[in-house]
Amino acid sequence: MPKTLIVLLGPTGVGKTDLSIRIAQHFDTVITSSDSRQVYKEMRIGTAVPEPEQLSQVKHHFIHSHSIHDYFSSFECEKETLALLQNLFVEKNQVLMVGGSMMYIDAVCNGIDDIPTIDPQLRKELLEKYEQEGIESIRMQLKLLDPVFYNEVDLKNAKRVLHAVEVCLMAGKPYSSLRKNTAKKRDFNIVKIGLNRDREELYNRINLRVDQMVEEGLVEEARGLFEYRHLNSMNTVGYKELFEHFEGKISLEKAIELIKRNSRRYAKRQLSWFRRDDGINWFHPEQEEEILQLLTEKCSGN
RNA sequence: GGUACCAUAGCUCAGUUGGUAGAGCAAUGGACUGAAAAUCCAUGUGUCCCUGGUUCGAUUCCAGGUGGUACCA
Repeated sequence: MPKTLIVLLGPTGVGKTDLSIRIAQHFDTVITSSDSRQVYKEMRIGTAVPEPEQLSQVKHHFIHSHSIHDYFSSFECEKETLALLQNLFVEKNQVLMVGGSMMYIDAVCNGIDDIPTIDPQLRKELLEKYEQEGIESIRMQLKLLDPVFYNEVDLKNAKRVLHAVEVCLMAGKPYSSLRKNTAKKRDFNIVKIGLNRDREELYNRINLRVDQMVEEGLVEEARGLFEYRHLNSMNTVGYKELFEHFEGKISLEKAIELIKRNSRRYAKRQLSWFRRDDGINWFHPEQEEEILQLLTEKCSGN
């Protein structure tokens, strides 16, 4: 029996969680998450983690497994998920990965290039230089360190330019020389199921879900995390807008409106990324039978 | 029922002294390789309410109609 990683993906709010429980139960297996925010245990309401009941029905990995104070990136996701899968595949023939974080999914399925982890101090210093001297100064530095990447990178995207410089300084060689751009081989099969709905329907669900989050106490949860607002992990839709409100910059109503809008835009970006991947089998979340049928076929090795 | 005002993009509105129109917000498309729920780029989508009149030409002026708002009954 071949080992298969079933990947359930789709935009935020489309209905992945509910279906994931039933798929996992159908294959008598566990779930590993590829969600860049549900890993953090300090956030619950705004990240829409599965309900306690759902968590008790199926074993979940990488849900509330880390702290917002930890460094966690797509590399950690790849490394830790692969280690986990190695153990799980001893017993299980199928494992279900659920989540919408595009780069995390990609890291697990295809791997990412080996580059050094950036020293926080270096990152801080570069950021200060950027703030004091502007983007042009960072661009010139990149041009010297890595002219190849300088010609490829989106020079208007400061984050990308900064990161490239960081990597060059950290590695002692050009970032472009570390970029292999090849997918790593995995010793298990991968079947991707993409969930999608009519755009209007998706947006209505997103808007409604935000209202429900507020009713459940999102504002209070965010207030409790306000002091950590400068952490990268807190640069998260549903929290950053409320932080603005706590700082007196916008009204609560405006913050909620922005949470809805930013969630919609996030969903759009996810779809834009997923569209490029022609290995995804797309379904409406209600096509449960069809999904299970396809998975059964694929998992039996045909 | 009468009078006044209004009717332009998904929404709120601007504008054209008559030459078929533009802002904000919303939206749409795209990029993406260790911060990714991050970050960045691009894009105006329109029976200018309807019918007729004047005019070379009407979204603009005139008349009627329809719908809305306010006030008066």
